[in-house]
Amino acid sequence: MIAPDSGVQGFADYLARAGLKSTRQRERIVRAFFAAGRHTSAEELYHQIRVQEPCIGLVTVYRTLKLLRQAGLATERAFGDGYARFDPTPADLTHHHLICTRCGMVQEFQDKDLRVLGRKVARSLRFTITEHKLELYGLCRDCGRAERDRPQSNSRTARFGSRGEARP
Amino acid sequence: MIAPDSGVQGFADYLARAGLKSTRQRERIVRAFFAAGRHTSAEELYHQIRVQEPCIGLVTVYRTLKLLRQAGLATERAFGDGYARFDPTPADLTHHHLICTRCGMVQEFQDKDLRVLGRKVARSLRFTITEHKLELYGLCRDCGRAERDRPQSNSRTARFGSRGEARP
DNA sequence: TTAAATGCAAAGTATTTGCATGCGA
DNA sequence: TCGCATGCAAATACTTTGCATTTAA
Repeated sequence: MIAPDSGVQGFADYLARAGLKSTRQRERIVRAFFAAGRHTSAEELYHQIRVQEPCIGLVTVYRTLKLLRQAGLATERAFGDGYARFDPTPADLTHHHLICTRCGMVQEFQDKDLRVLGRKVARSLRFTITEHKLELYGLCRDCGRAERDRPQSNSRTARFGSRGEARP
Repeated sequence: MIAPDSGVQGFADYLARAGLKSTRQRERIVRAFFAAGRHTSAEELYHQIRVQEPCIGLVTVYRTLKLLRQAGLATERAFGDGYARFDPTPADLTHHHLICTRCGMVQEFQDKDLRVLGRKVARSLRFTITEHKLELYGLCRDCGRAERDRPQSNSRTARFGSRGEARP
């Protein structure tokens, strides 16, 4: 995981290197992004910042997130609920997710062996990896139990149905 | 990989079980879906079918893909180009991707060790897996070589920029 | 017969762009 | 000063929904 301050600093460096300007809005957005940490959508970020900074546009949030991607500091993810989510790019590039298709819970995990294997596969296929995304979909512990008690319902239909239903 | 016919049959079974109707359109769409095989978008499917069946609506393609998802026969994916892609759900649920962020190429791979590890992780976290998605982003062999010859360009910006640019 | 399916048009929704204005270097 | 950044509104583009009509069971 990236330390918030090093992320903010890294973005400042990127702007300077690219000849772009450092603005109050960008600083707020980037700070909020690294503080929020995980699976943040543009809209969520926007509302968080609005509390302290009412005069900010959703557009600017989108544009800043795009810059963060270009700087290599943010990774875009799609969990299937219609929103793009952004994570600070972790230093070791291993940042995986278990996503419950019933309640929408997203749990992170890391696994060293998995990372090693991913590298092995990439090497054998002559692929230079810049990002990993391992997403395991299924039922979390609680939902798995609930489902076993009520086996006639169809767990697969919970997700992907209408947009945004599974937001935390 | 699912055999096309068994997929078509499986969908027919699903419709019967759910008390839904089997129509000419649904049969065409499902057949085309299992024949196309991989990473198919609704639009692609729609245009393929239109050649033989001009009187079909894109809406019906979307609705049928939704049914396929509910039947557990299709898996939705998002590679970051703005389109939802659909794959026949493979029997062993291991169906991974290497995605080149420069030319947009998508290469599949399977790895037995990876599958075993994924299961191990899920078990230790009490998670019941229904789908895997491992996506490795980076540079394919050719683009990696090209990038090494021209190191000043930024490979990260190639993808995710505007929508649809990386369609095959 | 009857409930479900279709297709068109229209709406919805996340994201991007055009443009006049604002502001950092 | 000068050019990048901002924010609003409008435009995009993928996907879904309303509704009248058609069709499978």
